Amino acid sequence: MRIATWNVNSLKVRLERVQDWLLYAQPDVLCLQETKIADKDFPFLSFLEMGYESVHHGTGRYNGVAILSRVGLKDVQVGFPSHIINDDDEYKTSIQECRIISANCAGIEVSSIYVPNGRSISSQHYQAKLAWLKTLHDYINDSFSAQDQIAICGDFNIAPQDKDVWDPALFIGATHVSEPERQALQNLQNWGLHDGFRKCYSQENLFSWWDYRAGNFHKHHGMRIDLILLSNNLIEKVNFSLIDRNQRKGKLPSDHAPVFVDIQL
DNA sequence: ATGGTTGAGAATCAA
Repeated sequence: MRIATWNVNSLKVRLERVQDWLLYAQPDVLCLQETKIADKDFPFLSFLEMGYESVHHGTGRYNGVAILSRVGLKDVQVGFPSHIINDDDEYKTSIQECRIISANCAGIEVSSIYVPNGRSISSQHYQAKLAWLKTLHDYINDSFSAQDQIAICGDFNIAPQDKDVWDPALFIGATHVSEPERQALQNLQNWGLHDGFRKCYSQENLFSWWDYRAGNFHKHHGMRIDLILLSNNLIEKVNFSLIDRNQRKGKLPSDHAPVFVDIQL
């Protein structure tokens, strides 16, 4: 079972690239983020033609998440369940943005998530990011048990460790590396969800995102913020993982590369 | 140089 995740930064611009990659990488499940299109414009039929069922949660312009699967797709949950969200939550609006969709694919509980960026530590957007991450934890804790097979895939907008950042000194006091964000990730790990990529690699400077600006990709200035978190019963069966950085190259790339894990079921 | 680039969508906003 190959499970992949890719922030495509507009599916309209990236559709042909995504289709090419499906043929090339042959994932069984592909989670997409930042589709930036509305449900009515999502190319369900194009993916179905290629053997992939799909579900999408988006309103256009911002955000937008999807799951594609060629091994089945059922029990779809669009957004967070309403009972997880507090009516008086200060950040309710952010929590209800199109940033999560979940489904059961061949017995695995798959979520495609796009964690808020946070912009800067001093901003309300950062507080909304922390609130969103808390809601994610609540959702997982409420919906799943440690015995379930779970894959939480997506753009976390968090670099788990300093070795996941090209120059940690530059990011002191910045989002993506702050202690509260990393603690939120640690809380998921404590719950029983583990970084699939790190099962296979311990090296530093292996990135999944590079800013479009200043030739950062060519200078190897990136971060690893696209993660696949797996339950214990899946992480022990991981036998391969890869960030396909070739997809950051060439004409019209996303600023993120796809990441996948292979699980020997 | 409060810089650099991309996408959505029509002037900025978000990343």
